Amino acid sequence: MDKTQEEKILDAAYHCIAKDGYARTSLRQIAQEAGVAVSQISYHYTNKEGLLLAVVARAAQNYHEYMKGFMKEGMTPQEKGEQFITLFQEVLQTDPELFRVLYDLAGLALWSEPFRDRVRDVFAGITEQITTEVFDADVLAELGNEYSAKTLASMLFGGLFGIAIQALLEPEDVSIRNSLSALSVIFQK
Amino acid sequence: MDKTQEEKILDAAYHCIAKDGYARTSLRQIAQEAGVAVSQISYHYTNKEGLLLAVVARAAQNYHEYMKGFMKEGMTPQEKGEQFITLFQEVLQTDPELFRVLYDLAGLALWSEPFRDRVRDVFAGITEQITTEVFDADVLAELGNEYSAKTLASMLFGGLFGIAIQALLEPEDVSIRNSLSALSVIFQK
DNA sequence: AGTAAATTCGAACGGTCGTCCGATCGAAAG
DNA sequence: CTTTCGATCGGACGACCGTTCGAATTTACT
Repeated sequence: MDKTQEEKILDAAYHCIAKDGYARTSLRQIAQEAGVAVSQISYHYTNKEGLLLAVVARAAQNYHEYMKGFMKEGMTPQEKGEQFITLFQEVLQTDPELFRVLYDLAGLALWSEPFRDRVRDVFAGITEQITTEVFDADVLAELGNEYSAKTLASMLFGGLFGIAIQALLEPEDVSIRNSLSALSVIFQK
Repeated sequence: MDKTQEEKILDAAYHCIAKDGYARTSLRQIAQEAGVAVSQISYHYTNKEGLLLAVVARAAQNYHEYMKGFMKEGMTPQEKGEQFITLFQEVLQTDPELFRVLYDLAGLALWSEPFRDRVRDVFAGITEQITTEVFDADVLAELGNEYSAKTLASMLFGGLFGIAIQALLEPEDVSIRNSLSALSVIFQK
């Protein structure tokens, strides 16, 4: 337990948001969870917005670490695509908190300018990774060159995202979870 | 202007949420927008939660009226599928507020039990309509009977939903808007 | 050891929130 | 005309919010 207070606060903030959502999380909650005085948050992160922007960065980092562990060298683009879908399935079961935070922050971005930019970056990073690693020239040719790599990447990520929220709302419904696998029809035309 | 106060309050609530999001909308805002005393909200809707549940019903109703106007008699299932995608494109351009409300309420459902049930109903209603009208036996056979109608419906709706949020965050990006059209590959295998 | 800077704390502030309550209004019923 | 009752209002209440500030403590450097 040699975590600095700054880290303890960030961890607590992430955890509280995952549990209750951004709108229902107060600085006092975060401080208590971190075992720290409320004023420490302002000291280290200026204000609530500053802390939450740091949480966005943390969520993005968590996601990218999942990604690193999943994508192996030497996979074909199509295998990477399948793997991408599998990753979402895994995360949805083992760490649904991550997706909740992602959804919550994306929602926040709809209304708040400073968050919009950050969340955009996160989303852009994800789709760009799909664009370059999954939809290379060969795959695009197989699909008839009808759509650009970026378009297909947005479709894949959007599909994953949209199905994931349905799955969170209906955890018992297997046909929704199957939809995730079904998404692979995109590159099996 | 013969609207009853109850209607005025509901209209104002819907409008405020579409503008600022649920979390940033206060009863005083709604009351002012409706030209009504704050206490009237409790009188007609018991409390804030009661009012917001009514807003969910209103949003669902708005959506279904869009739907009624779009789906014509005598369309083939595949045409209905395409039409469904077109509807989302239209709404995203002409009435993005509706989608914002949908996203916001779905997010609320992640954290609040009473909302979860209502939002589930709305989502279930949408996917069920797709299930029965778009993915009939013929279409399923064309696609090789690999997935159930319900699975494919969740995928279509999820794809639309996930792409729509990206489009709202990146209004200038044409490749995202193209992703909506690209979704039709689902039933063009 | 002594001092200056960086941390940490608890208390307080002004503001906003959802809710509640008594008073008033207006129309229908006796 | 009086009574009754639902509708409407403005104000007040307690709780909680994010932020600020001065004092206490710890750390780092000479």
